[in-house]
Amino acid sequence: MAQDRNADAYDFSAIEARWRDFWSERGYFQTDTSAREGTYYYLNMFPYPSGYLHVGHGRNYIIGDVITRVKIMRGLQVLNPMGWDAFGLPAENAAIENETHPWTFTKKNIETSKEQFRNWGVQFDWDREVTTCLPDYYKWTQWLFIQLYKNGLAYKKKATVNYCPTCDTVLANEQVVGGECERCGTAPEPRDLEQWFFKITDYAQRLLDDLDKLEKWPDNVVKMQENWIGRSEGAEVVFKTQTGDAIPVFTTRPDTLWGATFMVLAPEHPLVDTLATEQQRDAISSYRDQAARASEIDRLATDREKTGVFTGGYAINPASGEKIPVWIADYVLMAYGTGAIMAVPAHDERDFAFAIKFGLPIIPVIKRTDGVAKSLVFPDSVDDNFACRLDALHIEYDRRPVGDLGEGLFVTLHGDDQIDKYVELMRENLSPNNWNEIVGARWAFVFNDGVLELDSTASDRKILSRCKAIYPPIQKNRTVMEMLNGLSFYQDILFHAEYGDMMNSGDFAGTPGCKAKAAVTAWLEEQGIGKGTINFRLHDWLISRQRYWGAPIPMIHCDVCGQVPVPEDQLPVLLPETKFIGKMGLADIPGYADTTCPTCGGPAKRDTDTMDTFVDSSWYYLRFINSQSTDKIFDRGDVDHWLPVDQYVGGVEHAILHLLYARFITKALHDMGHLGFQEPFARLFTQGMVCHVAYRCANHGWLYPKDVTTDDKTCPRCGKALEISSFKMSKSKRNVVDPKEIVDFYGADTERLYTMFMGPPDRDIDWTDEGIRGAFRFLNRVWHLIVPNIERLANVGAIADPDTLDEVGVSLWRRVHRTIKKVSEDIEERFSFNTAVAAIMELFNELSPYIAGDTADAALLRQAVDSLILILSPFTPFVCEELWQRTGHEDSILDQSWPNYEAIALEEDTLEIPVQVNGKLRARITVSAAVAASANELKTAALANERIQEAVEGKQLLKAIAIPGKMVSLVIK
RNA sequence: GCGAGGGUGGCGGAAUUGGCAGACGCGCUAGCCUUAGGAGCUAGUGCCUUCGGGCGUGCGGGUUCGAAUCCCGCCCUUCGCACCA
Repeated sequence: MAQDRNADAYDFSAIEARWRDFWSERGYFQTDTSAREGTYYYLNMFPYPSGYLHVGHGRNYIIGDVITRVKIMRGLQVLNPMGWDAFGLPAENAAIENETHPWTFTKKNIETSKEQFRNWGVQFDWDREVTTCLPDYYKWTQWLFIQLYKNGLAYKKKATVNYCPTCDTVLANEQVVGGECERCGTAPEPRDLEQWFFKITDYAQRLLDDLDKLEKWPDNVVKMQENWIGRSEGAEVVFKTQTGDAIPVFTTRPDTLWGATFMVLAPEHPLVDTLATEQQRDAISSYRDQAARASEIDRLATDREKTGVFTGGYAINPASGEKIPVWIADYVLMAYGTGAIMAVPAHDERDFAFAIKFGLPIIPVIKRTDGVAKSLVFPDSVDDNFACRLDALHIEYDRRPVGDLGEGLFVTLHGDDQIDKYVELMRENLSPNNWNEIVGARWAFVFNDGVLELDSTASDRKILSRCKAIYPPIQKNRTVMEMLNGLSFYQDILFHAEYGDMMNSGDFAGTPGCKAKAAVTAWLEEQGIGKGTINFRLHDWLISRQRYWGAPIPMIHCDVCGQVPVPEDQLPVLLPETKFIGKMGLADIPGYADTTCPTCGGPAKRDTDTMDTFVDSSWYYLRFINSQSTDKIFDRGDVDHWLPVDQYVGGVEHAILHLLYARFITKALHDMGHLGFQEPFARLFTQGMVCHVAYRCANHGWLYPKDVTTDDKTCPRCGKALEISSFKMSKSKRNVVDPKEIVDFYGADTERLYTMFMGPPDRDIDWTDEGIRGAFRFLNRVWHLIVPNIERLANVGAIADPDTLDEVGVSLWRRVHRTIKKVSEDIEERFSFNTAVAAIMELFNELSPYIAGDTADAALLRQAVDSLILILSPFTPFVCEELWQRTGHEDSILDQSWPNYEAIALEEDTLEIPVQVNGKLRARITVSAAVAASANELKTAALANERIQEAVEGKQLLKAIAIPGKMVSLVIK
């Protein structure tokens, strides 16, 4: 270090070593949770101890440390705890690889991460540390399970679940992301297994409703949860098969019931076997096999062509009484609704596509709301004067060729009146042996002997056969709609999903769109064939896992007594010790399952599943309040005071899983009487990811940036040009920045400052090596500004008197107060750390020449320097403590109050007011505050300005607008 | 396809309520200092310019004295959901 040669150098490593343990030794971050006044609970999402944290992780914790330090200076009793989400597969897999115990691996990682926090200067109340894989924690995870079980919120059932063959365990719905296991990317396969579930669906409505209360959550997270819960309002309608079985369906459009011309069941629907006719059996079973094999990915591809098979069976449409065919198709999901749908092809895009493909009838039952209809007049179907007659009626049409048949008229009609006139005209003009159709707002087929409406499957058949007789090339078409769909002119008008007036629906015809849904629902209930229902996309939470490294499910299975929870005084059910030589679950460990029944004392078996790690993290924020408590999970009085968490911060990747589960568990505990609140996190902030440049060679894969040495970025091994892109830091892409390198090279303060200054914290951002040098230089400048001037600061009061200051002094004095205000608001209210740092830099930029000048006021100097150190200290605590001490203070900065600003200093006595002429900036005038406050005086001042007079001279002043304190705008001609 | 963000200099970004676009930083240019530093200091830096000024916040319209900001229509981009009946 330069220390020996230059005593004034910014020797960050010596400074950081001096203060590294100071704060924890003095206990500034230890919290008394029995406190009831002025408390503040700040929480970062606790990490999985993966081995080391990179600078991207640092963003999360540095934000927390900055806020915590400000709140401590505000005099609040602050709780900022940390723990480890320590169960889970990576530790187990690492243990297998090294033939060690997962805890050995986890423990080492925890120690490493703690050291990283220490080096960053990021402080926590370590006395409250929780580690989810330790018995004193998972005892309470098991206790929570038993409470849920006793309240009917945990149950076991056989279900088709997503099983990941790579991870050798089942996955929750939420853990299947885009049809892949969120951890390893393997496509899960469906398996029928007995599994434990938490009944989160009981809380679906409340989880949705209470989102409204979360005003201080980011909108996108609220939206994501809303979509995930997926509430839809509709009706359940019971269809009967010909054999008498009931098939309930869920629909959001009961008003379209009359248009249900077929049904579709999910391939795995239990009634398929009953419905299937002998000749369809082979086709059905091969389709079912194919559907079961198809990966989720294939099945979810939206633009995939519809597939399906007729069961051979029929059901009765309870509204129209028509016999309708029942099909199976994989676009109907067993997991949603009832696993069966009524298909209304005229008003649902998917059903329409399916009906067209398989030739099923399509009957419109809801009127278009725009009144638009189309009609294609075929060549020679009318005489040459027809177009003139259309003109006379002001009907819109285009003349275009129809295939190679000659020119046709492509007519577009608007409104019933015009349609009526057109139909009349067509009846009078249609040449013999022709027909003409009107589609859209009307479904009419004009023949030489009359008009047929497409209003039922019977009329569909009748119209089609007449058309075929007239025009044989359409022989292959199975329905009228299929025929019309062959003409591209009609394709955009054949189906619509709007709410419109009902038609072709018996007595309900004419019911207006706005009342249709309610009217039909009421009728269904009257008839006893259906009822209004609400359906949720959210499923119950599958929590069973078949691996070792998780909290054992504390249940016992007794042949005599059935399922029995482990008595609470026997918790925890400990994980058995074992050797890790391959993938295993508790079921594979000899002797683990053998136990006695707590009820009858007979031989019994323990449940061998462990819990999803999201159970561990669904309640940890409660445990921090009384983490040492051995006789209860937490103290209700303390928890009710400290929660909801005042500020929760973490990655947006947890927007659904963790945050939804935590909300559910909080509500469940509330309902059981353990908590006095229903939402765990009052205010949420999701920070963006830190990305870094990643280099990829087509031949040699990902390269470390340090190995890319050539200016033109070529592969060091083959010289090929590299692909350069930016990704979230990850080991596999070799673009991780190790905080140790930064701390060793520039110091932790520099890393902290740069991390906060990079950009808005909620956005993804690139880490750049140039950017960090700027932060380092700033700290150097601060150091070199203050240290040589320490003597000038000694023995001076720190309150400047503005009356004794010169012009530059007053300006600096104002700047100090303005900066304090901005930095406070930016940190505490706006979460805008980058602009807070920028404001501090601006203060520095004004302070710097003031110190250099020889007219500086000593008290102002002292006040400015003190303020600068104090407001900078949350960002760069090490160097600020050092400077604070060197400038003659004895206490720690954390003993100081966060500085207040004086309102009087924010009132400028002169203002610079911009003057616009015709919207263009033409001058800036300097006026007193009094003038600026008066619109009239401001106008006068503006017009008196030389440059403005030049601009206005000889012109007519039409308008003069003065906004006091802001600007003047003149309009001239 | 649906939903939510975002698009501003060479780069990251600022503009908090419709009121001076580009704060702050990086990079770059020129110079100074010398205990030759991972430093420090000074000046400049949106584009064009005939040096008057003109243009400029993805594109095209609109409202307004005044628009990065509000409205309408597009384009691009990131993220989430996605055959959800």
